[in-house]
Amino acid sequence: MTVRIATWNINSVTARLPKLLEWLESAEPDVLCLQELKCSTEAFPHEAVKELGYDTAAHGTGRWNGVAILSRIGLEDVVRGLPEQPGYLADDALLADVEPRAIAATCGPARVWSVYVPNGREVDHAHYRYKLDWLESLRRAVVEDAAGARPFAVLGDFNIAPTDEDVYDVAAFAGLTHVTPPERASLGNLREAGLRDVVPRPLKYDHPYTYWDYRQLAFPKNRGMRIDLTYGNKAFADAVTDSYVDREARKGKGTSDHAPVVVDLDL
DNA sequence: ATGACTCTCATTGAGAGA
Repeated sequence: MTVRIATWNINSVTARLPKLLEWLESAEPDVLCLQELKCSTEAFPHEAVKELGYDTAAHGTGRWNGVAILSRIGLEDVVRGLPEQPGYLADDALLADVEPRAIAATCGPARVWSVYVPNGREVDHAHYRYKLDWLESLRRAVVEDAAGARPFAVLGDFNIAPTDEDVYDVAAFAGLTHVTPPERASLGNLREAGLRDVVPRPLKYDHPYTYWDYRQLAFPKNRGMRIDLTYGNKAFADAVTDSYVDREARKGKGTSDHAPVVVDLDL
């Protein structure tokens, strides 16, 4: 069967609901992984997407983070959070917060994770150590499925540009997160576990960027980054027939600062 | 040297994003 799986950091599903519904109707993905819902599980617009034929598994707590999987080809064995997922201990907090950044489900022939990897903020910030620890817990969570025969993929906002080619100007990122060797080594560990980077094609220009800052006309100047990734196992990657970044969804007012990434497969 | 833009929860600002 042909299956279309997509991932999109939507930067508030509440603010973006009209754009989301419009995009579901035009792109017609079978499965959509969402990140940065910025709403609680209860507040997710389940009914609105159900009218378009999608079941939803959401995992959110409110203002920050939040992930979901929408599917019109089945939604089984939902898991919220990574096993052994580390929490983030903020300066003014007494307890570490295990944030809603990962959700898994089986959708028809494939099992997928929708992930929103911590930003890291700055290299000397506690959030950066948290990011690396979080990525190690992700590796442990997926190592079995990565080596398995069932089509499997981790999709989402990894907040890492895999190579220097994946940022508009590597000099502009000197000393910053998203491009450091330890972050890239975490992606290397996922590849070593058997996952492959399914690189999409750009619909315009030379690089398949997926994120452009809202400021300073970054999108029209194409000052972007490829940080929304699809890491699939052999069965998944071998079944890919096409993949592209839908930059059309980044155009105009009221859009997310990320574009959806679409993956077509013959499973 | 700094801010830029957008979102949420708040209350005319803070915090986070990357």
